[in-house]
Amino acid sequence: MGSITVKGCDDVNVVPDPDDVPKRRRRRLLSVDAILGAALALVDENGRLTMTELATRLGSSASSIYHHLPGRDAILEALRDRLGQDIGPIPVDQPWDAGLATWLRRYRDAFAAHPNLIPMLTGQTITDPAVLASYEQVTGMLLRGGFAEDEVVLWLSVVDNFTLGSALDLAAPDDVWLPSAPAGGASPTPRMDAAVRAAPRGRERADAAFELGLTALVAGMRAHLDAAADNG
Amino acid sequence: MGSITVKGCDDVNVVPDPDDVPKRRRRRLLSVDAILGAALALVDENGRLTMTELATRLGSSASSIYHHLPGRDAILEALRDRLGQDIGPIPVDQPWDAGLATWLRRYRDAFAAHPNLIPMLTGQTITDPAVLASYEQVTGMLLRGGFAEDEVVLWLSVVDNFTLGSALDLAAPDDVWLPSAPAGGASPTPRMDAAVRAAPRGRERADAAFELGLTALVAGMRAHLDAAADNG
DNA sequence: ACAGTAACCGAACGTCATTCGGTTAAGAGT
DNA sequence: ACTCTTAACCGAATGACGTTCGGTTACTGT
Repeated sequence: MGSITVKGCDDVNVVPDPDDVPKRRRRRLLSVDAILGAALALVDENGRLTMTELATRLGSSASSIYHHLPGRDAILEALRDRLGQDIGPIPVDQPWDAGLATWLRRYRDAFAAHPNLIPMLTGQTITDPAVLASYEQVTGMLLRGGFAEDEVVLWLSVVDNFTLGSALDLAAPDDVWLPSAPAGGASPTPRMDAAVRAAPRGRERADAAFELGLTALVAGMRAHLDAAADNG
Repeated sequence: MGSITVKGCDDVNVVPDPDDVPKRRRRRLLSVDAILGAALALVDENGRLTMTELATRLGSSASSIYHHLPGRDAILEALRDRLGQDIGPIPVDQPWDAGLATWLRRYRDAFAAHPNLIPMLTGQTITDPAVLASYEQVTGMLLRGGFAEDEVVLWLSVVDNFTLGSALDLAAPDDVWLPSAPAGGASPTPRMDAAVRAAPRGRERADAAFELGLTALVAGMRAHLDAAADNG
């Protein structure tokens, strides 16, 4: 480690050291934890995060926040890492397919708890040690399952992309998947309209799709493994 | 159709009607097409889009743009739809699995041509008629392939999410998947470090992961189909 | 008691999208 | 050919935003 640096701020993820808190000088209203909590609440409620609103909710001035965190980006980074911590450790005593499925479900559940946050984090990668540790665990799990070492990262990318895409699905409006009202004339998409009407909607649709895709993906990985075993 | 309205602007996607263009009054520098072209070029180069820079590139004033498009969001919407049009029609004379794979590859290729644009479009849905038409085609393809009507939308969501996630992977920095320099002591993620070193990097990694995931997903869908056929 | 300084604030700054009032000139009607 | 309408354009202003700066408060260690 040590190769990944959080720009401009190295102590965003403070361990809650009990000796540390009372040491500080004049802790009246603000703290990193209070700021992050308020920021997350604000994102959950409004779907956006402005420093002014954040300060108002905290009962302080916007400029005061900068004495605890170096800026808005740092807040989002910290929230991203905090989200990653919610995933928790993965179960090590399962076969790779069951373990992977459990991990991905927890992964998505963590995102699903804060849908509005997801679009704000795209393009950023998780650097939190706890999250990296779970990546390490999954890597070991896949290796034990028989996946080739030079393919493990690719499979990690695959499930990562699928899960992130599925998480984004939670935040997106349902537009395309909502049944379109036939406006007098015949709809140009009759088969899709019928299919949409037959399927669940909203959160239910997103959840069902994730489960279906997860099962299919794992099944496909198993098939890939079997094919490699036959050839090698 | 008709249920989907582009907020505040109904004529972003003008059909290039030859009678329409010379009708207009005083077309000196700006046109919707010129604006969108410049905007896309700006996003490709800088990874961001500001009205001021856009105006500078067009040799006009920022306020002039508002006489052709109602705002920045409309520009992004139009770019999103334009991206969708690049996917093109899907091949109808193939079995569902091959056709689906072709469609998804084109889908991702369209995104891959403009990686910087992708994070700007998350959370928005494509409303372009040409894109909706291709959804209709894929729906028919899956139905012909034997998928249940009430599951087709779920599978569409699955492949959509996977492809969007894979596209986002193109824009994201490689941080996590880059080999971390062992900083003196032992790395906390030795197996992952080794796996990362054995795998391709950057664009190559993203491409390989997409292909691997696409194959696995289609294989999983095939397995799902077979299982349903055995049970029913 | 006093010095040092963490925590805080109000006021400013620069950047951004957007709006408004006014100007120019192409083209329609006569 | 003349005028009248109005699309196309512009500069300036507005408001929201993130961030910076200089100064003030009050806790803490001595």
